[in-house]
Amino acid sequence: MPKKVNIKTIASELGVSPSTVSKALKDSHEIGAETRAKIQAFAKMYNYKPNSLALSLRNQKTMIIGVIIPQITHHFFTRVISGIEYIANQHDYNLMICLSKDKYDKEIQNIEMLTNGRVDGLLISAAKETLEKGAYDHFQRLIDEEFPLVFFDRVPPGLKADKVVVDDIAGGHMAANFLLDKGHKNLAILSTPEHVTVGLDREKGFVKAIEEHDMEMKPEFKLRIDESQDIELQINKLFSTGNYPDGIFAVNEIYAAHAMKVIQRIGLQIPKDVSIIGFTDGIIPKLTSPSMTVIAQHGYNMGNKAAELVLNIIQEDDNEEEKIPYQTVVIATDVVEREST
Amino acid sequence: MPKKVNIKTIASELGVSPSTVSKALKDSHEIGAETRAKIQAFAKMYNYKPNSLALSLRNQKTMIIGVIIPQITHHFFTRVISGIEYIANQHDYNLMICLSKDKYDKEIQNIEMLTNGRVDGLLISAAKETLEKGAYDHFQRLIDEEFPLVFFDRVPPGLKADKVVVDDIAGGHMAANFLLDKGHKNLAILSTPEHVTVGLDREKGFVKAIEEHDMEMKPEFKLRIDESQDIELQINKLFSTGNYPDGIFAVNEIYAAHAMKVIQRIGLQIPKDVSIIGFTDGIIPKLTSPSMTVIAQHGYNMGNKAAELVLNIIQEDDNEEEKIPYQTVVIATDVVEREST
DNA sequence: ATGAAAGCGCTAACAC
DNA sequence: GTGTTAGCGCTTTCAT
Repeated sequence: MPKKVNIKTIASELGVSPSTVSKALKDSHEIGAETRAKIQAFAKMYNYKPNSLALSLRNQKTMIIGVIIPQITHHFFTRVISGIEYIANQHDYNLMICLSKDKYDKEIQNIEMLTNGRVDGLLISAAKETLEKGAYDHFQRLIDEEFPLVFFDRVPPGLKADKVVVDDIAGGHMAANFLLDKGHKNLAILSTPEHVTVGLDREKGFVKAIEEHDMEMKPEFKLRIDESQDIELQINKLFSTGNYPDGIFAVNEIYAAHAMKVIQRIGLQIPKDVSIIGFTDGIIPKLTSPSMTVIAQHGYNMGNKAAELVLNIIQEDDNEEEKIPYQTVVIATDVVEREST
Repeated sequence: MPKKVNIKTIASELGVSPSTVSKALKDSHEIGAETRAKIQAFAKMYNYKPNSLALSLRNQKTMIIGVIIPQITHHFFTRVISGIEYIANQHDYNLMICLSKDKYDKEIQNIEMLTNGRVDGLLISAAKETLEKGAYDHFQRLIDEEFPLVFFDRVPPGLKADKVVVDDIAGGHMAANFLLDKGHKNLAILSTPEHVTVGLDREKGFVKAIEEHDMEMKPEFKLRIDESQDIELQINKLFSTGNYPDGIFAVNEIYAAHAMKVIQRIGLQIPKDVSIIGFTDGIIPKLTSPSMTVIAQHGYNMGNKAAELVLNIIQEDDNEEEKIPYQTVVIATDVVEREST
């Protein structure tokens, strides 16, 4: 790269001192109009850009928010990121996004690297592996340090911290009620392995609603999908006997879409024979045929809230205001009815 | 936040000098074993982490690669990012991802903010608006500065720079040949507005292959989708007369999925009456029923290549090696056959 | 074996 | 109106 101009080079080129240049570039009235114009012209000509690293070091402020998510290929998280970005940009903040790939070690590594002065605050959605292990020391350390931190979506249970969550239990509850109200009596759920709390909560709410109707779900209709195996084969089991469910709730859009494929392959009609409802914020539900009824997650809102929260915390720190106690923001879900029910 | 420990505080706590601490923390043999141990123990106890900002400033190296993409909700770009991340991490690099939201101004803003010393190199996929305008001054400026820079996927035509592209023409060509080989004679294409070069190239290749077979495509079968309007309504036109296409190529997975919906709603069978082939790297093709045959884009590979390229350039700069002339890496596409053809 | 000093790029308090 | 200085946190010669 050719030499980059900085304040010092400008200063020596123009025979003034660095501080004069610095002030002139900020249009300070301390500097004479002439010198100011000269310096600004020179700076523009040589495409001078202040070094953000130096600025951040000086101001003890990076104007960057770190975000750690498990997977970027999950559409939900990209919605959240868009939501975070929107709020952050409004406050002149930028994002530094890191992927934990659902690995504990990678998550720790990301945290280390982001909290070494690179960012002013951190938004974290925990890695699957971390939640399985229940190992939250790395989080607790940040909390002890009072590092501005907000968890979202995949939140470690039991940690005293700021959080933004989807009301997964209410969402599952809503899904069951919706199907029951449609007159379905034989409900099934496609859920996730036990340690993934979001799936589990959706399952909890679903089961609770059924019980509230004094009904029950057949044990074999509660399917916890193992993603390391063929998903459609597992779903097939629901239809291995004549007595198959007439309403299925899938805790995400992938399972729901696979269920639709299985059902159609068997020759059954959606929603005539079986209704399907998913849980998601993605584009897939609009693209399936028939289009899919879902419990909407509103990831974008979640991103908004999480960003607002962390920015508040950062600002408190700046102004040495009194610390607001930890809060948990709950993002409401709602039903988006389409053709699959 | 409570006081953060830094080298200076450690030094004064332990009654040694900052430079001693610095060396001890790097296990330098200049420092006596005893002092070394003492300092390291203290650092660990107080969870000392070196400030990356200061390090970057000192070393003139941030170990960060900037990435500017138009949209994070496009699955293709998330695949590319995963690919970039993988290579970057192998070289101890991290990413700073920015979204241009397909806006020219936002893109400029992102570039400004990333090239102010925050990153060692930059990977850019151009915003739609930038390509429409054909305004590439902001790119040219970076090239003139010899800032380590690689364009990927949406590459500004005519710019002398390093690039990684999908062979869109070959992909379109492949799609047509595939359909023709299956015996289809009446082909249609769902394409994008003119300024989106990737769509246009796919269209070019598609048309060329048809011509090579001494056939031609009906003008009304070349549909350029306007995304501000209802997509399915536009696709419907293909089926407004009895003479509808028997093979459809969609330049992305969204159009393809919508086409499938339209066809099934009309009551036609896929692939019996109409075959569909998409162009994508996403998850959707596996979830549609029937599953979708596609030309695979290999976004992950593209990310790998782009990261490798920019890291090479950074390294050259470091070692003041001779500059390798600009290169263009082409990522091959291939057909993934599923049930829609 | 340890420390002092300079400097990465920038700014702000304080001279002059 | 302009310049000097010190310092953000760190490293690395070069003393001692």
